[in-house]
Amino acid sequence: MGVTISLYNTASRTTEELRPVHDGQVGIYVCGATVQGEPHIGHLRSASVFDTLRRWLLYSGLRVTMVRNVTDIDDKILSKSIEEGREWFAHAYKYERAFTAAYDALDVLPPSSEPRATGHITEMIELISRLIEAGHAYPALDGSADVYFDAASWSDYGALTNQKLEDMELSEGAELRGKKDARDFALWKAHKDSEPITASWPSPWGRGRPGWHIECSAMSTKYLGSNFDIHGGGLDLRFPHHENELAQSRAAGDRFANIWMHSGLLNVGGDKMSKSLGNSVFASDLFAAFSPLAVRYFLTGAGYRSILDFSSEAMERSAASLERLQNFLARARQALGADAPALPDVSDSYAGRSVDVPAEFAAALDDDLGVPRALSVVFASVSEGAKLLDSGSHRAGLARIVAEVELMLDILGVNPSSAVWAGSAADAKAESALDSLVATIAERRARAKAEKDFATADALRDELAAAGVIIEDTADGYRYHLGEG
RNA sequence: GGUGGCGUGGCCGAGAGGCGAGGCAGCGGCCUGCAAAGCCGUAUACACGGGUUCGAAUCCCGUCGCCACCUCCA
Repeated sequence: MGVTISLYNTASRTTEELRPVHDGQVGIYVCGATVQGEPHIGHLRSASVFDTLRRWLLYSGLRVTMVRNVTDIDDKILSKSIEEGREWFAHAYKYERAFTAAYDALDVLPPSSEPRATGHITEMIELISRLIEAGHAYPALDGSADVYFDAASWSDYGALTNQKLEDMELSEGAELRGKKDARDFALWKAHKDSEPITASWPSPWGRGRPGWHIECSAMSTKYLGSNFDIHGGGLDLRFPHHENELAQSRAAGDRFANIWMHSGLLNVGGDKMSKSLGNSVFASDLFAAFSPLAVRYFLTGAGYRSILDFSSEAMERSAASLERLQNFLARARQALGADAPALPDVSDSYAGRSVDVPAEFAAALDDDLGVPRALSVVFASVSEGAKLLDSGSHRAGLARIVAEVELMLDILGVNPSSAVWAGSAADAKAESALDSLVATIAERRARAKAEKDFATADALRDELAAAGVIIEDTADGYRYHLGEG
């Protein structure tokens, strides 16, 4: 297969060619959410980035197994569930559903499997046992049921972030408790009396629950094998989470991930967004102000490794740019009528497509997912299409361009023509009702215009605008869209 | 102290030795009854100082500034 896709590997700090472990098939593990609270824009960015990667690999003819976990047990889930007054598992499930809803809203494809940490305690215990046997982990020195990874025993510790153990700055007042060294991290956490007994599981070391890092090592290798292609996540997971995953998995004898990909972080109005600063932009706020399509366009439009600065102005700017695409597609499909091409279908890996993507578009995505460059190809096609549209000729050429543009946009997860962005059945009813109301007024306006009664025509247009309906004249009639009410 | 990244026109944002990506905004024109949409045209851009080269935003050396990570985080 002649597919060459290069990706920036955080571990080697270079762009490497993707060489699948299994021919024609790619295994990807992406760190999903710790379901302790509402999804925010950062989670959405990570999800969109890896969804675009997945769609591109599918288009390229590869089979993709995408695993994205759900961390449904951890310190925060326990403490916040108490604050919010529900059982920890009900708390976790509530937010797991909120995440699923947000991913669905953005048309992020569901993962091939979505393992929960609590469903894989057995695998984690088994992995920890292997580490103890290999001499890279030890039960706590203070006699608790904690188990720690022995960082000093693994000479490659720090390989992912290129740091040396002795150069690492230790946080103030880090207590050792049962650890040999402050840099050792927990693989298994002993049950505490203050925590519900349901949040603990039996183990050879006593009742407890898994540490944060071990679950991803256990679940990724369970579903993808001991050596898999891509491990992804947000850049903030690079250290300690991914560093620790890599150390423990390698120490346990797994080759683990070949390429580590990290999506860039988001700033909010110039400041870094973080839990501690409390400036998170939540999915619910976003969707209240902007359409999911505009949100996704904003998130994918920038290079996946760049820092993306969120602000309402930035969102509006990107929405304006999206509008250009939407306008073209809407005009073109209207002009084409029954000759409009079928929509691209990712569920079939785009196998039934009638056109291919332009070579420059492919080259851009093949080169470390160069979405901004790929988008410039989309806009070039749109320009070309708009010219054909204006000239009114070359219907076949226009249809081909529409198919191409929609294919490209679908791969990027932002095809405005896709049915997923349309509303519910109730919305569809409201829409058809609005269609006929606007049609009635448009007819009166057309009559007024025919009689050169422009005052009346303009008044009707203003009336519609006041109701939030922007009407525009076209060569063969009119079209409308909803604007600022 | 250690590690990684960044500095491009009014704004956003690619590119990585030689035709000024693209988008948004602006300006001039075409189209339109007027608009809108669209089309055509429109820019002394690459933090600073040296160097290499026929040629540097791109490579090298230095300087300045900004940001992130070093056990909460997508």
